[in-house]
Amino acid sequence: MRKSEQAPSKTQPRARKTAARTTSPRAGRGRRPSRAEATPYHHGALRDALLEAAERVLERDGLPGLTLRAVAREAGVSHAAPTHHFGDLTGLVSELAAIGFRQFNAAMAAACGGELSINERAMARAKAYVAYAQAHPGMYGLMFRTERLDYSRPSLHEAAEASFAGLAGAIAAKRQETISEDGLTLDQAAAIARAWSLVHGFTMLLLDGRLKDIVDRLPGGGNAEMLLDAMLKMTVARD
Amino acid sequence: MRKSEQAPSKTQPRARKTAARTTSPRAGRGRRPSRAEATPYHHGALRDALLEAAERVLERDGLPGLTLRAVAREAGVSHAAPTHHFGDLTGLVSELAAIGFRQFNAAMAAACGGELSINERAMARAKAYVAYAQAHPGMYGLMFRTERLDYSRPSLHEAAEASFAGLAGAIAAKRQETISEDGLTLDQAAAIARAWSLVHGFTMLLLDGRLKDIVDRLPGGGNAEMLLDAMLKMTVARD
DNA sequence: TTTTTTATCTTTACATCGTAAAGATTGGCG
DNA sequence: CGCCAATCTTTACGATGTAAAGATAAAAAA
Repeated sequence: MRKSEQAPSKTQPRARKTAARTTSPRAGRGRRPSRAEATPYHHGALRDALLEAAERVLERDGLPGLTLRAVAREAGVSHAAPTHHFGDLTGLVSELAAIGFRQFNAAMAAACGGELSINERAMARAKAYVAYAQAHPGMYGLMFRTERLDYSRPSLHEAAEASFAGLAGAIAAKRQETISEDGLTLDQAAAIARAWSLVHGFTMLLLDGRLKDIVDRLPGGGNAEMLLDAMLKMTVARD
Repeated sequence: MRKSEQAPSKTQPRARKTAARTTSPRAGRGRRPSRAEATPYHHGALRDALLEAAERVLERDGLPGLTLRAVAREAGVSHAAPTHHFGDLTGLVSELAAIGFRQFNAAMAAACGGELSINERAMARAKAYVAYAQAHPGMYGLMFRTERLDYSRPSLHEAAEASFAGLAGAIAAKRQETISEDGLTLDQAAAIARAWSLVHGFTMLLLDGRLKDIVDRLPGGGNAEMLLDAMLKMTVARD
């Protein structure tokens, strides 16, 4: 093992590896280390552990820090272990993005759950959208700014589809219409595209820090929430 | 030189390197190859050539293909040549993004140049925004979805600032207001954020193919331009 | 229970990338 | 002419993704 491949500063050094194995792989065979602290060769639930590790790495180190090897280090396994469960980086990233979409959908569903008027519901949904992205910028970036997503994976496809369906349904409810299966009105389509573009664009610009100039010049030292609220009121309250 | 470092399939193989230099760097010293086809050791305008090569690579291979070494290959120089001119990848990418912002600003300025009404001007500007991104998806992605941009570089800072100023000015003109130096109305800020979010969000979703479902379900097989037009008319024409 | 198979994880290896450092070349200035 | 500084190349190193082969343990089969 190269020195450079060791974990940078793990608090819990791995007590694996049948005691100082040299180039001969059979040294010390059969000596099972006392079962208590030993990390078993077979993890048991490595797939989920890798996904959780990946989310930690992502939110800690950002998108460029989310590498296969970093995730493996975080999970305490060899750098090639993720390959078996996800194939390649695209696979891992896509599965993590699917989890993100499910969290995201749940957050929005929870936000517009109470007894709210139609307009309040739309506002709440939009605010939940931005709030999720602010709370999980890494995840949102993974979901919406990564070229390395494979939407042919069923889990990701379904989760992203559900997200879109939720949006379209919310718009339809607000317009007090029903969405036909086989087509959209130009007006419906434009309304959906407008709502999504507005909220997604605001979120992206906000996460990229590009609204900072605007927020800083707000009267009375406003914040992004104020800006979002004003922007939404401009739009939501009247169609 | 490692074999793996050679250009994959250049149509114009480099006739450099004083004829079959071996490990001894002084072989054939002084023999200057006939001045016609020889690539001079000193390029003369390598900085600009690298930027042009980078734009070609970006639009051909996308953001993940835009590497220092790929740019150097495209320009026909050694892989470390860009370092001297740009420091690192961030430097190259930031300078290229600055060029992108200038192109982008020029495209929008040209689009709203004729004698147009105020609303027509806003529409034209928005459409030029999206059209630039569609014509140069790589460049737009570089400008708006790269973490690796250094806005402390004067060229990039100025170009991006000009872009924002153009947007804010257009909004102010449309609202028939003037923008004060030291602050914005909440309403002004919201109008600027709204316009930018709407167009930027639409562009991002469009480039990511996320509007495909909507466009495909448009009546009469519409396209993205129709959708954009309808969306803008919903918004621009009445405030 | 014992043996075999299979899934899981590790090790090794390699091409690529960014970047640093040292060497080579050339234009310019004294 | 000789030196210097700018420019470009070569070499080198650590990191990454991924393939391939080996090791281990769980599961299945006998």
